[in-house]
Amino acid sequence: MTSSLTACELEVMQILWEHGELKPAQIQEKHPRPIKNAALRFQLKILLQKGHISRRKVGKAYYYQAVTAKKGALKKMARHLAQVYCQGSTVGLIAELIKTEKLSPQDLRQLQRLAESKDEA
Amino acid sequence: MTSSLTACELEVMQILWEHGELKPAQIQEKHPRPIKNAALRFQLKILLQKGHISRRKVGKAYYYQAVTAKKGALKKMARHLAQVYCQGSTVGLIAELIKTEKLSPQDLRQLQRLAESKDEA
DNA sequence: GAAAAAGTGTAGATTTTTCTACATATGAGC
DNA sequence: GCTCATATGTAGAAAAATCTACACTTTTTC
Repeated sequence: MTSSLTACELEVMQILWEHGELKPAQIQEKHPRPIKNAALRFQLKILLQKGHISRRKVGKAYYYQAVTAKKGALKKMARHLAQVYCQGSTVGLIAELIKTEKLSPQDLRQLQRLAESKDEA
Repeated sequence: MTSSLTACELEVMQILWEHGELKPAQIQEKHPRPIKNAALRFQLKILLQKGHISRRKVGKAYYYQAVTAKKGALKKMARHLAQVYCQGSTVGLIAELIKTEKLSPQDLRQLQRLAESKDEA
């Protein structure tokens, strides 16, 4: 199913994406807000159930790591955004962002080159 | 506060963004899933409280319309996405989308021109 | 091998979100 | 001014998400 991530779950996923394989106490330390060990472990349990992470036993502790890739999650979110705000058009979404976000000339040139090189491929 | 939108609230906002000013029964009809009148009205109540919509009385009914602009909401969501997936870099987010999304040559050229014209401005 | 340290499991409690049911109000038409 | 269809208001239930507290297990260390 790998259903979508809630805000709290995302906090945990971000840590795992950045740091790889960790045990609960380590995730707890890096957590953006103070969270009790058991509360964090509840999030891990849910993420396991949803299939977003996996764990393996090392010594007496379980180590957790992301299964759902960061890029995949981004892609999914972007699709959702396009659905809601641009009638499902991805290119519409990208265009809208280019139009409305503050971008430096360097940024714009970078994007130009990127589109160019991908067009040629 | 204008705090962020839940999935259910977003369903309602989408309808109001598309159709302008409507009364509950009309929103109910256009709702993507079957929803009871009172349940829908509860969503409207929350959206009012959060300041995302306003209402005015016409005859005996209230008509609701979006206060929070669609583009503003998109911007906010995009910022959030950039925060989570690209260390807060908007241009990083756009680049990632161009790289990973399937885009036709026409799409790519359109984006190129867009970046170009914005660069010149 | 007993005690301390570090870890796990899990049963409720709380909070937030969402829905249901029903009582009450209002405007149109006769 | 009644009546009926259409609205609204609201109390409380249900469901989902999150947290707390505490008991139990496994290493490690002395």
